[in-house]
Amino acid sequence: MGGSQGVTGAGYALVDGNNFFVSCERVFRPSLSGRPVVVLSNNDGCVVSRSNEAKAVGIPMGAPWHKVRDIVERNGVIGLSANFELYGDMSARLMRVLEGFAPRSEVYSVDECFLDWSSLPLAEAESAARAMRSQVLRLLGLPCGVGVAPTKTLAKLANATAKKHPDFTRAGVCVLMALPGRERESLLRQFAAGDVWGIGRRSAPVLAGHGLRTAADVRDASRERLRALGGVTLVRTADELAGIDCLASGDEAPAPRQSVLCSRSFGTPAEDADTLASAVAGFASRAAETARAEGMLAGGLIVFADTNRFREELPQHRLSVSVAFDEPGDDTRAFVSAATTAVREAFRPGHAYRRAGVMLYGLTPSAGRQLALFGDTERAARSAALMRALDAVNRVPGGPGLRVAAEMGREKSAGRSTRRTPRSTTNWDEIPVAKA
DNA sequence: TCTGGGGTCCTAGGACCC
DNA sequence: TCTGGGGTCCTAGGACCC
Repeated sequence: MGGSQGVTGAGYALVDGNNFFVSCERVFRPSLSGRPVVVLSNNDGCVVSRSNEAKAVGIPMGAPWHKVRDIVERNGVIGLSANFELYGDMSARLMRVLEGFAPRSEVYSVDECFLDWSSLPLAEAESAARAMRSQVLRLLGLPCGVGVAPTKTLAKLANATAKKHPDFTRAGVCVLMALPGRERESLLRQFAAGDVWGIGRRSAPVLAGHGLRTAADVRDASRERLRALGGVTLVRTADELAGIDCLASGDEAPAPRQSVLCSRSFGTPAEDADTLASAVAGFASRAAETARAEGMLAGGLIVFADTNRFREELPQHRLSVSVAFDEPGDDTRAFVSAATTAVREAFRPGHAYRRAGVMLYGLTPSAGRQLALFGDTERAARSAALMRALDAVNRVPGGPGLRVAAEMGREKSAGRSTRRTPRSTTNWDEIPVAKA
């Protein structure tokens, strides 16, 4: 995408949904608007999305729900269990609308998308961004912010400015290069280094210790110094802040993913091998579905399980076993068998496991399937047919859902989700009803 | 009682080789 | 007492992102 000659056009537009999960909830429950609302992670564990009102009463991002009880009660904060099916569907709709505003787009996360505006004249960027923003609001009911700049890192900075800086929040748009030079410089001098995309909470204090406190400080620091402090990544970030496009995606297809991870924490800890194994069977099964849906074979898997590290008085164990397959595959039964066998062997009695997962690695496209020496073609064909049938059954919305037997009993470790809203856009039984 | 889930990339250090 | 040097590959762990 984009090209390094971003100087000719507007560059990149970064569109980002405001308080995305909360905004999705508000689309279907307008009564939530104007009120402090948060969305919780799986298991109703942490705060993962906050309305502006929730931010205003002091609920930190990522805060454990049980630790903000008093703020919640004092301010009537509404906590909702995550409804990822709804957010995923709204995200897909959002991306479809945004695609119409650029020759190329790159979905960066569930609520973010980079648009290639390198051929859009800078003078037209502001009005284009405003038009796009109101279109999204009109079609989907989702508010978003738009940052436009010559590099992705600067577009992120512009986007943050559009959302937070009082001069920009009304429009929700910030076109960095359309600002007078002095104003732009002042923005970069006010922008905390730790808020720059790519500079995290670990590095920010280190940089501050060396006098690098703002985006402008990092941009102007000597590259040798930055290299020593934060490696090539930090040098790249500084170059990006200076307007050098180092993160262009190019025209090639996006890199294929390298791993598939499926993990959860449990509502009730698993204290016996059977419970843990049935949960792990479920994760292996989900991971296999994802791999097949993307046409990938896995070369191996890692199964892991952890005790609750916050309970220091309890015995701790971080279980992790890697299993390499004889040949790359995508058969649910093979994954489940490998994962459950491994976890049973590594399980330590007397430990309460609170979270577990399965990660597939060594992914290769199934189109280039290679059988191991002495591989059994007939068996492979039967496996493929069975998996196709399994996926077909499980694709039926509201269908029975076909599971391998090893998953039996996994409800025992299911997470809590007591505040979930209806899956309004993806489930016939939960579709909103309008009354006239 | 109660602390998310799913990814990527980089680096340092060890193993191994000549 | 002395105990190469340079290259590659792999892995674990850290840092970052949303």
